[in-house]
Amino acid sequence: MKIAMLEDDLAQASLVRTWLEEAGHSVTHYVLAADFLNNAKLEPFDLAILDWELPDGTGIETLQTLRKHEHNTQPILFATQRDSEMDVISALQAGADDYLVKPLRQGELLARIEVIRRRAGIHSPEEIIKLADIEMDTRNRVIKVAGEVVKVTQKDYDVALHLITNIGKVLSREYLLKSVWGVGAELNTRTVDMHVSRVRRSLKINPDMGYCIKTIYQHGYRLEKI
Amino acid sequence: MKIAMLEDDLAQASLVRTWLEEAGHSVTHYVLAADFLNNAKLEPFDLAILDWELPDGTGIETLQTLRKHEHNTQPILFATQRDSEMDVISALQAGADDYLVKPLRQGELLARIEVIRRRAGIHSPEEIIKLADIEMDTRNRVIKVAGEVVKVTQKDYDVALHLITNIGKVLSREYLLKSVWGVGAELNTRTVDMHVSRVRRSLKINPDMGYCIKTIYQHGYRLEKI
DNA sequence: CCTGTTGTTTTACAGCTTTTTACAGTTGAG
DNA sequence: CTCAACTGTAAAAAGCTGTAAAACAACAGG
Repeated sequence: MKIAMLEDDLAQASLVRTWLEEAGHSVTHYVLAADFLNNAKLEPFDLAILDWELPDGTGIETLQTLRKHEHNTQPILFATQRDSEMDVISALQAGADDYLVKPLRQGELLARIEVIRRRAGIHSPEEIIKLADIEMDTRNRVIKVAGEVVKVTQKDYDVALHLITNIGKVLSREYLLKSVWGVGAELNTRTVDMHVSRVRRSLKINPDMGYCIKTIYQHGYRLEKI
Repeated sequence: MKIAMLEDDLAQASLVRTWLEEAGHSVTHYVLAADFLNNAKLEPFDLAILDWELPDGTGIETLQTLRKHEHNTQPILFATQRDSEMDVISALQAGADDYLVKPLRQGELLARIEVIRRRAGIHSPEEIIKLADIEMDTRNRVIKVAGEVVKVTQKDYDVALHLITNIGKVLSREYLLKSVWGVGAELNTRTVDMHVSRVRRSLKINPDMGYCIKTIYQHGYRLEKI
């Protein structure tokens, strides 16, 4: 799972990173809330672990900012020293999915992350991803819709894959450019829109089949269940 | 929410039942795991709270039996005295969604139940906000007036939502700019007025329907009952 | 070299959404 | 009452998106 960690204690961060990476997760570590919020657009994560106290704000503020915009609903886990009931309640009410009091226990942390993954329906990379009547064979880079092989070009395939493996998450044009095209994001182009448009058409993604690719004005796209 | 509670300490059970019912949940209490498992089929629940030690088995065994059937994926919350890391891990791995150590704290319990509800997608009754003949479906971001869906843009929707969830409170232009538009509040613009104006018109908010958006000279707006 | 093929990007433009402008009308301190 | 500051809203302008079609690029065979 791609995990974003916002933590200003470097020793702590490095320890937790080791735990997570041993468990097969990939970790991006931020010290500043501002960095985290900015990068969230470029580098979507499956789960964020937030500390309470940060050099430039609190975890709760960060969470609220994140949730405020464009239905950002990724799972959030709080990990902090603060253990008063009021703190726990505020964090959970603000939208956190779990709350752990430091010192963290390795096994419990991993188990709770596993619970979040289970509930969020994030699957470990599979050979064949299915969504309604769409099947993506990731080994052969072939897509079938309703059993029929659909001819898609490489770029179209990559765009579709990113969307389909990030159901419910907003993917900014910037992010898509960077991860499909690979380079510095030149935002003055309509290329991404073009490919999303073709993916919609060739995979027949429309409200009738239970999913749709929503456009998030001024940001990007999100594949979501209706 | 319909909650099943499996707990052999009667005093504890009665206390927790009070808390939950105060919060608007309905509670069915079982002392025996066997009773719980039998009745689970007859009386579906949205969430089960399990104790570890039971007269006729353990909570984990109960959970495993329940989950054995593929379709039983209801959320489970463990509440027990046992606080060793191994116990937490076993319960979570067996399929529990959260694990609380007794003594329970009322607010935290309720907040964690709320989190489970949020994630399980069990609609809380407040998902749809009604005001006179206006209905705001916050899940789908759709507004109906007198039963008819009204087309509103994102920003208009956000402005309307802030007003409607703050009936009787003055919302300054600064506040609206910050919470709808997100950041640096540039007050030298008529944007907010513009959107409020459109909200008034498209939601047909006028004295005839019992509410109005009052302008607070030099400050902002307030949605109020007449 | 040409020349069609195929995949990709840019252009173009119609249709939305959002912001700014313009100006008539309103408010309230003095 | 007067006037400067403020507000409502229509209308213009600016900005963003969907998609068809044209342009471009890479490449295999003549």
